[in-house]
Amino acid sequence: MKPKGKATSFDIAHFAGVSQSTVSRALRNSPLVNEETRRRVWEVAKQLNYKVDKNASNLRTQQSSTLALLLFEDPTGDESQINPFFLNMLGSITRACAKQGYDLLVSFQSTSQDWRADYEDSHRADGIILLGYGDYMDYQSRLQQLLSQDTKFVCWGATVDGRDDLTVSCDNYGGGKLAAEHLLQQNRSQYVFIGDASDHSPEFFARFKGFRDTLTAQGLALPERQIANAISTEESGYHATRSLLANNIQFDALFAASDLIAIGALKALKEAGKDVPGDVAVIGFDNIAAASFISPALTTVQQNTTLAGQMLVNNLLNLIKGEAVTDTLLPPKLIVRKSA
Amino acid sequence: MKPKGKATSFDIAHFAGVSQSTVSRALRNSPLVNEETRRRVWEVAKQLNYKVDKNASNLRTQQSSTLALLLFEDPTGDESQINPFFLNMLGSITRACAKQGYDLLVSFQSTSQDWRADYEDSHRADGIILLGYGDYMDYQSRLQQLLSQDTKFVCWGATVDGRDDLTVSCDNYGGGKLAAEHLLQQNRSQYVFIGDASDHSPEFFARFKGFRDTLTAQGLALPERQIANAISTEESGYHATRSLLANNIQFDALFAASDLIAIGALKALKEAGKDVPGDVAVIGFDNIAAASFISPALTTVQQNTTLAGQMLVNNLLNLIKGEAVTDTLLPPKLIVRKSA
DNA sequence: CCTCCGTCTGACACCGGTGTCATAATATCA
DNA sequence: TGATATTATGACACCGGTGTCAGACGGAGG
Repeated sequence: MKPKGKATSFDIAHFAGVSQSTVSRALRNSPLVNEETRRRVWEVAKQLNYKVDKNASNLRTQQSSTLALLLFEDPTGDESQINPFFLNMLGSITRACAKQGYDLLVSFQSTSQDWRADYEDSHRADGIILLGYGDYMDYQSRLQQLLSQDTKFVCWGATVDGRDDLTVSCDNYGGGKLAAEHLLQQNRSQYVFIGDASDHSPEFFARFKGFRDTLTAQGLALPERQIANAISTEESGYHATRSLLANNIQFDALFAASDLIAIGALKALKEAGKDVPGDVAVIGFDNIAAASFISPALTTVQQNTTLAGQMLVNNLLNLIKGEAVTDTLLPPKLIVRKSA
Repeated sequence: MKPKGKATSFDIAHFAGVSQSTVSRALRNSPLVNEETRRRVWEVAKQLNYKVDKNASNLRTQQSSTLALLLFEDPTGDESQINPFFLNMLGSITRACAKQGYDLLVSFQSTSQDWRADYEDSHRADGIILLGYGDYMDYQSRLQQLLSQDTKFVCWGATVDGRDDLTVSCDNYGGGKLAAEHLLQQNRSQYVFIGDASDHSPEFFARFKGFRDTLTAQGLALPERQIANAISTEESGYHATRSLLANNIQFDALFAASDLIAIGALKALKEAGKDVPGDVAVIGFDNIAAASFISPALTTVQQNTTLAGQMLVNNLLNLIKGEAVTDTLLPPKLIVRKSA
C-alpha cells in the first residue's frame, strides 16, 4: 500500500475498489455517492496522505482559488525597508484570503520598470490586488490596459476621476479634516502641511484638501509657502521640515501626509530645539507601529487595515463572481497621543 | 483575429500556420525550430497577448516554479500586529524568489491549531519556507512528519540537535556574545537578561547562552534572579522589566532577546525614573525599524535579513534540485546607538 | 540515381483531475 | 408482473500545455 511518488486518485480508486470518477466525487462530497463508499474512499485517501493536485484541478475548472498581490514599493526602494503601513495591509489581506479559502501570491514590484501583472493571463490567480502609492509614471496607462483585457483587479488608494478601476480606500479627505479639526481645537494659528500637494499622489492630495478646506472654512489660509513636498519616507520628511525652518516659516501646527514623514519631522524639530507639542503640534497619518514608540508618541489618523484587507478581498471576489461592486471608502479615526 | 476568452497555443498555431507542437517549442526557444518560424510565432503570440497557462504547464512538467512561505505568528496573535522582524524577512524572501524566477505563496498560520503544510502535496509549490519562533507545541512532530513525507523545506531559526531539518539562522550565540562584550567594555557590573532562558525557544536560548558564557568567562555570574522570562512582544518586555524592578534587582546593563522586548523594557525603565544609558544600558536584538525611532535610539544586534532571505531561497532551491545542502549560519552585527 | 544525414515539423500520448452521459442495480407504483 | 423512477457507478472526453517519435524535405556523397 505504498505507491512510489505521490498518490493520485487512481491509486485510491484501486485500493478502495471503485472507479477514479467515484473517488473524485466522493472526495468532493458529491451527494451522488453512497455514504458507505464515501467513507471508504476518505479512509484510503487519508492513509495514502492524498491531496488533490491543484494544477490538474485548476486546469479543468479554469480557476485557481488564488489571488495575487502586487506591492509597489516607494520609488526610493531601498533593499531592506518597506513601508510598514503596506506590510500591515499585507498581513490583513493574507488573513482575509485565508478566511475565504484562497491562497495569496505575493509579488513586490519596483515602480520604475514596467511591472508584471500577467497572473491572471497565465491562470495563476483569479484576480489581482494592487497596493502602493499610485504616484508614478504610466500607472494610469497600465491600469487602462488591465481594464481593456478584462482583468479582474482592485486597487488600494484614492478614487480618481476618469479612471474606471475599482478601488478601496481610506476616506483621506475626511482624515485630513480630522487632523485640522483637532489642531483647530487647540487654537493653533499657523499651519503647515508636509506631503505631496500636487495631484501626483491622489491619496496625499486628498488628505491635503481635507486639511486645507477645513482650515479655510475657519478663515485660515494655507499659502503655498506653508506647504512642503515630501514622499513617504523619514528622510524626506526630515529634509522638508528642515527647509521650512531654514526659510523662517513660522508654524505651531504641522500635519504630515504619513507617519514616516511625521517621524522625520519630529527629528528635525528636535534638532532645531522646538518642543513638541509645546512649540509645534504634529499629526501624522497611518498609525504605523513606530508611531506609538517614538517620543513624543505621535498623534495620528488611523487607517483600519484589518477592514481594508477584508474589503479588498471581498470586493475582488465579488468582482470575479460577476456581481456589481462599487468603490469603498473606509472611515479614518483620530488616535490622540502626545504630539498634538 | 480575436478569439473569445483567452488565447491558447492552438489559436496561435492557427494564425501562424503551424502546428501547436511547433508553437510550444518556438515559445520556449527550442533550437529545433526554424528562426523564421519562431519569429512569426512570437509575433502572433504578442498580438494575441498570449501567456502560457501555468496550470497546464505545471501539470505536465510536475513542478510549479512556486515556493510557499508559512509564517507562524506569535502565540499572542493579535489581529493587527505582526512581528516586524518577520515582515522584513518576508520582504527579502519575496525579492529573492523573484530574482530566481519563482513565485511566492504566503500563508499566515496560527501556531496553536495545527497548521497546513500541504502546498507541496497538492503541487502548488515545489518547496516550503518555515518562518517564526519555533516555540510551540508539537512543532517538532510536525517537522518530523514533513521529513518523513520527503517534503522539501527549510526553516528559519536555530539548529536543534536531533532534528534533521535544514535550517538557516543567525548566529544567535555569537550575537549574544557581541552584546555582552559591548556591555563589558563599558565596565557595567550588574547584568540582567530578558527573554526565554529555557530551551523552549531555541533562538532565544542561544542568545542567552552566548551572553551568559561571555560574562562568566570574565568572572561575572548571571544568577537565576537576574533572568526574566518574556515572549517577543513589547508588553511582555515591559512587564518582565517591571517585575525585576519590583523585586529590587539591581542592574546597570540589560540585554533583551528581541527589540520588541527591549522597547517594552525602555518604557518600564523610563517610568521608574531610570536614565538610559546613564543608569542602565540596554541592548536589543533584530534591528527592526522602530529601534532607530525610539528614544533613546536602541543599540541592538542586527540580523542580515536580506542575506537571510537569499540563503533560505537558495538552499531550498538546491534541496529541490537534489544537491547537498548544509545548515547556514549568518554573522550578526552590533549596531551601536544611544541606549548602550 | 540511390543512400544517408541533418533539419524541421506534425501527430499523438500524457499529466491528473472534472463533468457528462450511459447504464446497471434497486426501489416504487399501477 | 411490467413499467417507471431513483440511486450509484463507470467510461470517456476534456482542460492546455510538454515530450517523444516518426517522417518529410533538401543537400551531400558515392
